[in-house]
Amino acid sequence: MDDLETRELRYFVAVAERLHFGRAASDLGIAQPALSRAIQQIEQRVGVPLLDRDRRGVRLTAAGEVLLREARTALDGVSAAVRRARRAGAPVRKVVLATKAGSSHEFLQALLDANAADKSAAPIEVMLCEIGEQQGLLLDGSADAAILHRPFDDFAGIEGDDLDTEAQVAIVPASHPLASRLSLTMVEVTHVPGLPMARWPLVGGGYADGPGPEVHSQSQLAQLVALGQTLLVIPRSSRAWQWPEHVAVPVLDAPLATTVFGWPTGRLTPDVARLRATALRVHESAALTA
Amino acid sequence: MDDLETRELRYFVAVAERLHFGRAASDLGIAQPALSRAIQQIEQRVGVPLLDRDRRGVRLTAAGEVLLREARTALDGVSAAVRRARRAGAPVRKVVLATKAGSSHEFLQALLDANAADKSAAPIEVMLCEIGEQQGLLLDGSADAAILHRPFDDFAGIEGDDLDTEAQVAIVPASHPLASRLSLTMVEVTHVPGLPMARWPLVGGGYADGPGPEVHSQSQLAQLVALGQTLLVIPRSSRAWQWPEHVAVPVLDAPLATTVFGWPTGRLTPDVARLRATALRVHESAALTA
DNA sequence: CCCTGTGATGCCGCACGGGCATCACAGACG
DNA sequence: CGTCTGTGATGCCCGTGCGGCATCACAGGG
Repeated sequence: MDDLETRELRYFVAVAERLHFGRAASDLGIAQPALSRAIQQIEQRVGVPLLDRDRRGVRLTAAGEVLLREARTALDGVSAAVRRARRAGAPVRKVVLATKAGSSHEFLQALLDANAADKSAAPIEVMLCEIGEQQGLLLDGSADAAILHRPFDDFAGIEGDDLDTEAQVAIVPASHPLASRLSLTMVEVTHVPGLPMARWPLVGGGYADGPGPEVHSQSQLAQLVALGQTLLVIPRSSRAWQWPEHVAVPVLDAPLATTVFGWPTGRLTPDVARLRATALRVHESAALTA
Repeated sequence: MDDLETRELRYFVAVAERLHFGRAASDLGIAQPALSRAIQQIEQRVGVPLLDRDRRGVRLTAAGEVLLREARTALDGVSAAVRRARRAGAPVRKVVLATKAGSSHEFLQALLDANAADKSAAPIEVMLCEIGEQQGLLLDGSADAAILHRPFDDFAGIEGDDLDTEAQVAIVPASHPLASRLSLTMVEVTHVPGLPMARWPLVGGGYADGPGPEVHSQSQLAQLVALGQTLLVIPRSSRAWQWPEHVAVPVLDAPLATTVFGWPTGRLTPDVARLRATALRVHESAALTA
């Protein structure tokens, strides 16, 4: 079927995001008339109108909404294809492992050690990520594998093995009354007057509704807790980054958190498969020790 | 990052599949020199060699192998984007539901009736598929939703709800001694002298190794069973298409088969969501009746 | 040694992507 | 009510780059 060129997809996305031909054109580095014509050609090729231009404004049609979303992911797919090929052809063999800074620290340490001991395995390059970044990095070909956490991360387009399952703790400011408790429940934690739970970016970039502060980095989060502004519930093993001003209190009825070794669906390359085996082995031996 | 154009991806895939510039060029409808140069430009843009041309043959490099696989899926993504946009802009509102011909017949009937009764729901267009086709149709934007079956279908890139779970039966030729049995076990079924289980296409288009005949359509399969050439194990509800020459025998220890209402990951459009709700409702009421 | 089959190069034309100038039209404003 | 401003569409032209044709370079095979 007559596809669109990636150039055309980029043009459409630019216009659809800005709803303004002139600004889109200048951002794209071309002149506005060229862009106007390009969009007309796209609409003709697709066969349905994508934009409503009544004077003083451009709006997306239903088809345009769909194409905007689809085009973004299609473009990501193309970028991912090129990036993966580039990486596959790179002279140095390595596996890029995306991990959340501070999470599953002991496991990561053991995994790195075990991988280093395996002389025939590819060296690991650890990529420290902020909250919610990992999925994108896997999908766009920047990373080969990741240490993820259920139910926190988005696993769409990712497959993997469940490793450890662990209880969760609430991280509360040391100055708060809750800090002296030996254990908590979800109900207690989610309805603390003056101490709303922080919200992090959803899939798609927005934030859920709610009273808590919007954060996107772990350091932000750590500081907000230390300042007595928020509290959060995280897996026990993620405590590595806690400050002196933080106190961790077990939350008895919180859903169990699972550490997952994941890779992009259908992209279990030999090197990643080897690392996966190492991860499973490390997890096994850790379970035996415990 | 400087992506490749879809035209370039198509060119590369053509060459990589045929490992022959001349034939690829003529299949693409362009002349060979143009293709040679296009590939050179692609290699330069990607930055790594993709093809080994020693005289008397073209071979893929490791990076080329990766790009071939990735480019195929990226191109599918672009086609899917356009197809979905086109469908979203179509004047008639409808949901394309991909089902395996003959499977889950009663449920499908009930679902269609329930949807027809829901005046504000989009009409359903049923798309009858052969074995293993549904995943592709969902992913490439040709279908909006599907009735799938675990553990038969490939669910990569698809999310959905489990509906019914049911036992499986062996379909054996009426003339075969096994046909007189009241029940069977997997061990008995998988090692029948002269009656190997049929094999259907795997995810990549090939077939698993084994003695059984290779089939890709249900009618083939039905006929082969009737001819006494093969036997198969399928969910009980898929019996609708059985012939007089078939006999269904319960397989006691076969894994349970699950009927799934699925849609492409992240593409739960309002109309599909509505149909999903209907499917869940139909399943509920069927469970109550049973 | 020539012929055949292969991909690479040289050269050239033309279509199309893109730039500039301008138009057409709707609000905002004095 | 006229003018100005901001918007996308059109007219027109140009240059680049895609692709065609002819040819080369090279390896096997008879």
